[in-house]
Amino acid sequence: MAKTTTSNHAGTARQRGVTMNDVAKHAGVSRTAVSFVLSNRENASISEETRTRINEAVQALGYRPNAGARALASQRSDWYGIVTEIVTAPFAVDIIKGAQDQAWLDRKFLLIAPSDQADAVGPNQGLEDAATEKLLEQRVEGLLYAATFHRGVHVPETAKEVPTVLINCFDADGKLPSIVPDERAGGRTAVERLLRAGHRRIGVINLDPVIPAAIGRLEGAREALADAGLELDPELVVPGYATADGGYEAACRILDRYPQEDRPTALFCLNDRMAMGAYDAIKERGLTIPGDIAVIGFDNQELIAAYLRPKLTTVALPFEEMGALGVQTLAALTAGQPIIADQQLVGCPLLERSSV
Amino acid sequence: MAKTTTSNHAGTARQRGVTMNDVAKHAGVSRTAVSFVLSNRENASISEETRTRINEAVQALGYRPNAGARALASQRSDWYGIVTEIVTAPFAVDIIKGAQDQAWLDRKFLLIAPSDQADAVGPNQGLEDAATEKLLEQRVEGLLYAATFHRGVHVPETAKEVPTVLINCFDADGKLPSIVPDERAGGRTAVERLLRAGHRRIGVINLDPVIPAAIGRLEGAREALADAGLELDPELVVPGYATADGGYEAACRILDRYPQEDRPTALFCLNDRMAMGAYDAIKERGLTIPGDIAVIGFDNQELIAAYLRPKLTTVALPFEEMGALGVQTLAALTAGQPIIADQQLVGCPLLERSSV
DNA sequence: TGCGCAAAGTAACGCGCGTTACCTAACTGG
DNA sequence: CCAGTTAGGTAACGCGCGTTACTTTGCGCA
Repeated sequence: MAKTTTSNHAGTARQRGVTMNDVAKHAGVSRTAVSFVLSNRENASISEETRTRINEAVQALGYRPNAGARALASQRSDWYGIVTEIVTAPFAVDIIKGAQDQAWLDRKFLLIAPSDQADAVGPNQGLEDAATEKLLEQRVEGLLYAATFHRGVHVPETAKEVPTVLINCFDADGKLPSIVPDERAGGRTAVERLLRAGHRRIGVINLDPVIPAAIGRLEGAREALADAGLELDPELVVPGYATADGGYEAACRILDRYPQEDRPTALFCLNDRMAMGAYDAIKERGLTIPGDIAVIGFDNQELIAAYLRPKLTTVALPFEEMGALGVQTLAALTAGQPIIADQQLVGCPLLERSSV
Repeated sequence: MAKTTTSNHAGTARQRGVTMNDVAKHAGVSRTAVSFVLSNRENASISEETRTRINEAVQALGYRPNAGARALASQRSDWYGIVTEIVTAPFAVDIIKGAQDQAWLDRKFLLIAPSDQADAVGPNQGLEDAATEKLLEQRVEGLLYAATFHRGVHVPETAKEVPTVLINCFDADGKLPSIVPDERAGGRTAVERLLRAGHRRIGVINLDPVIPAAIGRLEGAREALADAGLELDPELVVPGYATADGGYEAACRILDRYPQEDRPTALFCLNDRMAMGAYDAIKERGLTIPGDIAVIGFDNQELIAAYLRPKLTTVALPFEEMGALGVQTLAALTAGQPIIADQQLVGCPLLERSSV
């Protein structure tokens, strides 16, 4: 009897790599045959019998394909790369989750590379470039760039050698496709919710007014008010640092400025952290939420929104959807399909909880 | 003149893959020579002149090594795999950050694969197994398993084909090395901090008493009290759901149970979310933090601890360090070094803010 | 002059696999 | 009985690179 196992090392089997050749010998066929059945080739003529014999050999030997070798031969790595500062500033991890889930569905692997807190402009992109370079060395079929907050970015030149999609950010100079939240519609949603609850005098706690999030959300708020025949009173829009303390101070200012009858009955906080501070300001004054003052946030940061008391009604940033859509767009691009749109907007759904 | 660029496609250069051969021809040397200078081989005899000529060719052609081919030839992938549910439940992303940073330093690449919310026991490990399998197909040199909260887990059998380290969890059956937080020392730290501030009557808001976190932290608290000649009054230990609401209710119970003079002057909340609820209970009763009641948390969930008002003093879970240490341990294992310890404890540092 | 030896470099094999030719035997139809 | 077809396979090349063994050239020195 011929030895059926062909482990090249004398000792323990499977010490190092069972190859397709081993499987072939074990099954008494050629390596080509094995390759055919493993890749489920359509017009390959392999009898049902040998097919099962091969499969049994695979089982028996515990064969596991070598993805690297396969990629080399087939010229398809089945990898996408995503470079992101999210690892270092985990505000928007859900982008990665969405992207990874979608990639898994498409039988792609997502290679995650860290980009250091990229100040979008400065020449401090060294690490980001290195990450991109590393990803390209792995022969990724496409690249994703994801930011923790909606803004313009510059992507390294080298990235353009391969299809590229931006998530939660947009290309400040070139013409790369991007996926961003529909801030304007989100702002409208928030204010419409307050209007629906009967509020007419609405205070707004604003972010840094130059960032896309602030611009869009405020614009949406204005539209919603206009639809109701109202105007946004500039006096009621107070800026604050994007923190709980910032929200607290801004809320104090707005609450203390008016006599009770003129006081806004609702606060639209442009992010949840500020809403957290606003809660304190409100409670401190003996007012109740939402009885005396309704509060609506933005971002849906679970850790905050779901744990504030009362739980915060807020408009969610669709991170997961953006991640998934990014991968889908990338798939379309790598397949040679034309770009769907230069910039795809993703809706920001309202999350009803108990603060309105 | 011979054409110097050897792009195999007529049109645009660098369309698909500049190979080492192209570089070699461009520089007028053999591919072997190129390989030698690129890998900085020690005892290779390449004249300084040809060396620079080769480097120039690399630049000129924009050559980028093919990591896959290199891995195939050298039998070293330079990859570690990490399978984790953190992507889906991003509580402990910092583990990934720590691991990735360390991997980057070691010139390794971290392949992140999602594991679905693994109920540690149940047979619902389908996806986790699939993830492991995928990683092994990529020929990772080692595996990491990371959990969102400290607990026992079962890792798939196949994982044992390659060095494996557990992070923030431990092997429930086998003997895999693991990295976990030193909960006991952390609990001690927290209570010692309260004692140092003069508190003698300390309430504890407990987690589910069977999980490692609760057991360890409580044990540490007991030790700290014992050192001060005190005992942990079982009446002062109230359990709660691990949420803000749970913390609120538990705090209410503990605060309302005693007349003012018997009331605890400090609360040790076993996690920050519960501390968040406790804040509300305290403020609601017109008490101040830390004036009337000091609060100390555990976990250091940035979004909560850093944004509560007053900011929460808490004991940090050393996620980043655990991630880094995991990679270091893995490096040691793959290098054939013996395991340092079956289970490595990582200290939980105190983060002083303003609630004590 | 001739020998030895270091310097400088190259040919060629193999890593594990996809893929394209090609080959053989059995079966069909006329 | 023979050409043509099809089922069932196989040999062999190439993917891009690491690596070993081997070759060639120059040069010091007896």
